[in-house]
Amino acid sequence: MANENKLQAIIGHAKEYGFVFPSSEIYDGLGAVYDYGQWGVELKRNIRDYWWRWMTQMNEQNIVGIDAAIFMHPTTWKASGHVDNFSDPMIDNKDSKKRYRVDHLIEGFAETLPEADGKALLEQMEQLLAADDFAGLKTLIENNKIKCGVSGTVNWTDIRQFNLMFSTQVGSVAEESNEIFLRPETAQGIFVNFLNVQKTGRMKIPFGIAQVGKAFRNEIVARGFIFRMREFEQMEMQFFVRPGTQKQWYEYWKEQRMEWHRTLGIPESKYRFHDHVKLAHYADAACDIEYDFPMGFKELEGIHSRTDFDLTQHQTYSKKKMQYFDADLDENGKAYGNYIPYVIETSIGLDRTVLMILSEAYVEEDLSTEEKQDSRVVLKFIPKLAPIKLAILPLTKKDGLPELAEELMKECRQHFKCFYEEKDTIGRRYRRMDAIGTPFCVTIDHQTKEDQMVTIRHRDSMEQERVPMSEVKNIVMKAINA
RNA sequence: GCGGAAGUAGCUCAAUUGGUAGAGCGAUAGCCUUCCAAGCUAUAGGUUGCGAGUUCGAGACUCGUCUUCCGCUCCA
Repeated sequence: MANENKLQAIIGHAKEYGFVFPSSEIYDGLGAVYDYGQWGVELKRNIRDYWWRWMTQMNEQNIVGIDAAIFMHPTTWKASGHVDNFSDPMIDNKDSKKRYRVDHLIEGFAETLPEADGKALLEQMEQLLAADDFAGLKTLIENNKIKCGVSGTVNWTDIRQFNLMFSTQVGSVAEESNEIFLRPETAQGIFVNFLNVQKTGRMKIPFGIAQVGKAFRNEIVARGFIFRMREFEQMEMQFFVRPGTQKQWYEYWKEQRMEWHRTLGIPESKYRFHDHVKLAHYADAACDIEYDFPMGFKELEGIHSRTDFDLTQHQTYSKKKMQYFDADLDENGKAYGNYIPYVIETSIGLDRTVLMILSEAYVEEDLSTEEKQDSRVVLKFIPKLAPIKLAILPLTKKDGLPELAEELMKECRQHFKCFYEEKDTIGRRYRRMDAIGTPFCVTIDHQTKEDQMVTIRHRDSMEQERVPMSEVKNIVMKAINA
């Protein structure tokens, strides 16, 4: 299937079978916002839970989790750099339709001038930027006849500001309220709690703090289904290390995170690392793990060596010492003493991971034989991630078969998500379960009443086998934990 | 943001030059001791995205608007 069609097919399937709905659809929807339906939410929770257990329980490193609030003190975002770095005034050239950051446009022009003139221009620009004087900036551009590099014209729109962060007010009376932001990343909730966790948890470096939660970004153009949403969920882990060891830990986490991806059963060829050449202001090394989505290789997860930038910033703004006392001895037999830890960040988009799992699982199979045409759509989730683990299907809805099915339901639903269905032909029920990725179906027939044996049907192979009803729970549990 | 295309039942699509909005699948309720979709019966579901205009009459024509998709741009 052509890739662009595959994305369309996945979007259609996700909506049709209760995985992902457009937000507020009855009111024509809300751009770049989606809701998870009854099966989507199970899939998403399974991914989230697996990531959480892998980080905070299964990992050999010492990692604990937190759940910080979405609302944070406004100074957080000054310290992090989000206020200054993500609210740049922009201007569009009406002829070329090209958009520029105003400061980049003027700086670029200033470089073409004699040094003294360029310097004077930049000083004017700085003053106007500091005063948020957009009209003045536009006048400055026009007076200097700064042209668009593409169209060569000076036909500019008004200057507009694009804020990455959504804001809202805290306080019941508007005049007395304070503007606060919805967090654009979860990481800062970890950094501002660094001391709390380190002290109350008696954490020794190296250690990590994990968090899963919503973040919000006012993307100018948000497209690609649940790939780029304005409200999205991140799974982040900040790993605090001794300064000077960040490089080896960076490499360690690159490998560790790829190991996690391997356990999802996705071929390694569908992934690649993309090393950042141009580094963000806070990083001394950074890379992305990219996955081959239906629309091409795109960033799924970022691994960043964030240095001590964040903790130092918070120390500066909060005037609280973000120090750690390291009693371990160095090669000279001296304690490492006080320092601000360096940080390795792993940050993966949960919604993007859902899209990856859906993309990987979605298969249209042609089952035609010479006698008749046949096909099915099946979601080949690994059992661990499947929304429903087991469907229990009495062959007919009488003769005591539903009663036997209910017995099995009673036992199994204590351990995993089950689905009961007695309507329609058995084949139709199998196919419905294929479409939502249920790995196992168990059929109870008349023979079951005699010998307590049931038919278990495997989703991917469509093969069936007779097993004792008492074994069903264990078979499914084993597959989930594999 | 710009350009292009498209919006009809849950889904896929019909509806002669403007003349009573339909089908298949799906869904629901039944029938059939029914192990891999499309057996039988019945039922529900639509102000044709929304709003104006032209017309005796608009799903169709005109304008506006909203949404989605594709490309560009932007951001990360």
